Amino acid sequence: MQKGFLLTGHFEDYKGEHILRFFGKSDAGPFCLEFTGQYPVFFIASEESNLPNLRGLRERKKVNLKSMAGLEVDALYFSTNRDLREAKDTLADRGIRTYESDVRAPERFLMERFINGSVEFEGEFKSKNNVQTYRNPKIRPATYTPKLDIISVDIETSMKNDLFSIGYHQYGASGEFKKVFMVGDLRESEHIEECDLELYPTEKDLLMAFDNELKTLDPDIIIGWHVIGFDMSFLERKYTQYGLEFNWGRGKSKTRITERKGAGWFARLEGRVVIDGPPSLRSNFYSFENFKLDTVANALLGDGKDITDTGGNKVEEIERRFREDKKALAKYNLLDCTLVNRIFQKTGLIEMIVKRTIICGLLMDRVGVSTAAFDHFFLPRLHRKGIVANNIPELVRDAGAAGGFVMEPEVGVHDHVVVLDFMSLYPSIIKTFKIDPYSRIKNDIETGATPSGLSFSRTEHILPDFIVELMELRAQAKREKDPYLSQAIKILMNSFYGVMGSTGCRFYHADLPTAITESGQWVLKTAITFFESEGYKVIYGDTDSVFVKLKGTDHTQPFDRGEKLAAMLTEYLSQKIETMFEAKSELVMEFEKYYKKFFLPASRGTGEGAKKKYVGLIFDGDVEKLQFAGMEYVRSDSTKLAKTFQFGLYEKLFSNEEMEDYIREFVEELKSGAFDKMLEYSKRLTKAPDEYIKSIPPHVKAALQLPKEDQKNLRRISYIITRRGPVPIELDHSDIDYQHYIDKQIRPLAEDVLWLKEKSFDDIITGDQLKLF
DNA sequence: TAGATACGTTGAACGAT
DNA sequence: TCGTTCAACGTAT
Repeated sequence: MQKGFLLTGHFEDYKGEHILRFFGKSDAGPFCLEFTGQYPVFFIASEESNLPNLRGLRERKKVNLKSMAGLEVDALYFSTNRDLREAKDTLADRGIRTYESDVRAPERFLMERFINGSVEFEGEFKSKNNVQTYRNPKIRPATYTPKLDIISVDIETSMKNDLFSIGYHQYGASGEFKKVFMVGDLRESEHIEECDLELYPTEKDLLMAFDNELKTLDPDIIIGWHVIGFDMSFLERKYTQYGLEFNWGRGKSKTRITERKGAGWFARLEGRVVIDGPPSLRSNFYSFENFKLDTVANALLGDGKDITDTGGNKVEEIERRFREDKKALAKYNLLDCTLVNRIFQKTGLIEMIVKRTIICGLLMDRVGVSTAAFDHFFLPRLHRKGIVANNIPELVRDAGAAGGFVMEPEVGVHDHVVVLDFMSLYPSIIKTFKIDPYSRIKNDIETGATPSGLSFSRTEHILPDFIVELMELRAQAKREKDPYLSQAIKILMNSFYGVMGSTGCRFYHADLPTAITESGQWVLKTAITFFESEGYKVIYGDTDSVFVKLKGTDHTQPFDRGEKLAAMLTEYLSQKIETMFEAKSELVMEFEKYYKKFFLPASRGTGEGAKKKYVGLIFDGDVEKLQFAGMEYVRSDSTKLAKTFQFGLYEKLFSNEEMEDYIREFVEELKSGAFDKMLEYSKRLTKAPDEYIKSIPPHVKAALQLPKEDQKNLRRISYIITRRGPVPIELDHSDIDYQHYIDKQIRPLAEDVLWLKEKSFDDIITGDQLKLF
């Protein structure tokens, strides 16, 4: 049998026939698996007898299945997807409920066969456009990691609507290739050092040449920077303008680009996956100051572009190079392609996404859709227990479930604090109390209670066993030093709680998230009570962590003590859960870190302790380092001024150095203009500036001053507070409002610690003014 | 083409004076 | 003018 990895899945209603099609890559090259006779299906209650005439209904079949609520159901099979959709709507209009009528056919095909990307297949094939196409092959899950070809694509354009060039840099299984296609006079055909520059007399010639090249290179993955929303969208318009068919896929379908408000850009093509840098980095939990290519390249590679100037100058320089120095433009074009490649290689994004497919079962373009990932493993297992699921509910939401418990912090400076936390708290709770949609409906069998009194079956369940499997696999991945696999498993496990608490999940029921979080609250409170009964002071805790103050001579061996405390709690909890709930505890507390010095600030509003904010002097046995949580220092919307000031302030505090002079001098320097380069605020715009109706915050005021065309698609704004108010960084802002920065970016941070010394900010600053007179 | 809740801070907006 | 409420954003877990 041939092993391979699936890249994309599709369906087609062709001449009244439903065809499933999967494109993938094997050691023998690209392949396509076509399946006919896989009729789209959903379920309705068996008691529904008077059905209207449904076009394309092939069969109503008695099946030995029930709904979640216990109703017997029949399966309805349709000739085509279109027939199914029409029937679903007709029935909905008549108030007849359907089950699983929103499960996509290609995904159903894969999940019911337990296929997670990797497959083995066997059958006759024909070669179509270099793709080995199988008709109804035998197929089954396998273990296989694909060797992929990845092409990074970038275009350069004029300020208007002219295409200057398309550059690409491909790497991977078939080798490395790069080239720039540029519009230009054939007579000036040139050669630049590292790559070929090819000139074409017209945009149309260029497009045709690139299209041809793409099909020869035949990459599996297309990557870039805003590659769908910008490059591909632009090229799609150009293809259309010149009457060329825009199809970058391996099949016969046109490539489709769509923008979904709030969700971003999507490209649908057969046999190739498009992965855009910024959204993929985001969904894999990378965070940067912003997602400009230059910023990310600098942060990850310590390396940037050769035209860095933002705004108008950049475009002008590109136009200049196009006119005067095509070699230089080609070099710039190619550098962008290469940078994107290096970012993808450095972060292992592609490997990561492949591993996520292998773990969650969704194909590469969908790995981030957690609700779909839940369906992929849960639905087929539920079917094998004789139950079909509901559709995703339209929009019903009762009061939301409570979340984690956050302890009232003990305000002030503390010495010798260890942080202990639960390893994967929510997955462990699911395992311990057997919480999942199936155990909830079966809670009359071997009933077990959670700490807050909700009932679940202790023997009839699906998710807990899957978590056991995943945890073992993760331990193995760690042993075998496979960080991407380990990370992929962690992401999936951590998504379960959120998914079950989301109305976008077909298995949503308020009891599920409630059982999990209320158990979590009980667990954390039990831990706090335990440490206090042992004579330890717990100064803070949040959801799954406790901050415990060491006592006596503990601090001479803080790490041993931390480990010991964690082990004691794990053991205590195990016994407690056994006696109180007759369950085997899966909860494990771990020693996380040790702070030599630790500070919990008061809330600036109420003066009570401020939750989710702290500063500590962490010590790992080797080096000491300041660590901030929740404070200005870690906030992307505070100025560099505030961050610098705050860092210095806590250095002083923890080393017991005098800080009045520091504060006074900092303010003086600010007023002198020495910090003028650190006064920039930066904030996200969640909608277009003119769409803010209920209130116009400062960052929006700034944004509104920009030219209309610059306001469009503005996602983030940088601004300075002047005596005229907020002003965008791009506009003149020389009349800086220093008093604003003293009052809003220095004073509150200073006051966070000054009360400890019974000093006031005003006294310190006024003292300074007295000196002046 | 939708994983969750808890929380702090700022400044605009609003209503009462 | 003053006190209160609330939109907006970013963060912790």
